[in-house]
Amino acid sequence: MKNTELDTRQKLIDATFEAIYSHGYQGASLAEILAQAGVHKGSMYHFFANKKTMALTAIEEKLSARAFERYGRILLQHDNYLSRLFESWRDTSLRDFDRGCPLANIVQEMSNIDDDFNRTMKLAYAQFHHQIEQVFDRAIQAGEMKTCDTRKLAVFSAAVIEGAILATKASGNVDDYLDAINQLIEHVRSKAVSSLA
Amino acid sequence: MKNTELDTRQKLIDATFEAIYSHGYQGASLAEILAQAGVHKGSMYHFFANKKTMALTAIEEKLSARAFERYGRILLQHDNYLSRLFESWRDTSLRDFDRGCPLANIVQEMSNIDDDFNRTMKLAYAQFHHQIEQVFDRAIQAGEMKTCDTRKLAVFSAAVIEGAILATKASGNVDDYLDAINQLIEHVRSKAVSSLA
DNA sequence: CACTTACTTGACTGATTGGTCAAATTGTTT
DNA sequence: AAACAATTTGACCAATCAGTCAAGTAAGTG
Repeated sequence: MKNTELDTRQKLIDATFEAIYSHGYQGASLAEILAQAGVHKGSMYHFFANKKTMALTAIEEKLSARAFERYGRILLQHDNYLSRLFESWRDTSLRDFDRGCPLANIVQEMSNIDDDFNRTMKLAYAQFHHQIEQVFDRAIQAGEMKTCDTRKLAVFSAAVIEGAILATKASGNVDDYLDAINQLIEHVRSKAVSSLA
Repeated sequence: MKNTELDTRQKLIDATFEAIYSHGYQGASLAEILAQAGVHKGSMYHFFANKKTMALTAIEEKLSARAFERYGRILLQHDNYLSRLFESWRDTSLRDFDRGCPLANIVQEMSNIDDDFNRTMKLAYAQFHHQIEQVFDRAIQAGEMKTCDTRKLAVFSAAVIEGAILATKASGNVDDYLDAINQLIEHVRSKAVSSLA
């Protein structure tokens, strides 16, 4: 029955991502994931070859969905790219500062440990700042900012965001995040000066 | 014999930090640490109560030593604070981009998992950007930059640095680090305008 | 030399790890 | 209803995990 198949697989994907987000890949035990998903071990090994491929699948699917929620939506609009971007950055309700950024967490933990993780996270991170770059490009097209090296600005923006989340994860003070983000926005605005306010 | 004591303890501290830096705390096995240090298990439990306290001790000692190497030395000088700071940031020879920043790694992995790690890393991260803040304060005293909110600027700087290291850890491209650092330096320089060049 | 403290050795434990597998069950097709 | 494939079940495995411990050796002190 197709329905059951998708249910079980999806439960595993969800539980796997949650477990990795909470405890890291190495700290995420199969037993915990299976209990959380309500799925038996043998059943899991029917859908996935091993823990690693299940984890990589979960990471790819979940991260691309999250990236779309945050940046893909902006690219579907037709105006106010910069202000929408800033608003998204400033929105702390979308963030879980205790657990941090899942993308950063997994890069930190796994990129230097396993080649397959390295490839996956390299791609995910590139997509992350590439989406920011695209928003900048559209903002330039729309006359919201003047021409500049949008790739470098996107790499910088991505770095500040990840670093700002880390700062708050370390300190427990959300103001550290907001302070850094506001300075980033100020920096990007200084690049935008010429046309619109 | 005191000499042996310090040797064994120091070997354990060194091996523990290296293992954690390479594989994370959860991925660092006691067996590997002991083999690397050339110390037997019972001997280790003579010096430390358990894996966790040994890890926390190693992290505290090693991180504060590293912080001094990078920023404490600048505070011992009496001029060119800003340029020394920028030089330190730009110096990629002191960095291991494969493994990333040990401070960031451990914060990411452990801050939301264990309260003792949380406390330790909170302190370590606070000391990190506090040292940058001190350099800014001294730069202001020395007339190298005009008065500003040095705490916010330090939090921002720390965020960019951690984010920049992460960017290169993800991409494998050192230019991502340098691009972000150069934009940070540019940002700090824009705050410094008024007196010296 | 005797006594005590500091340290080392290596075997051991119980729990947990990811992974395997044959048998049972369910759903689909003819 | 018979046959076939998809899925689930739960018992099982070897390896590894952090941690324990009693016995041994070495060193410092009176």
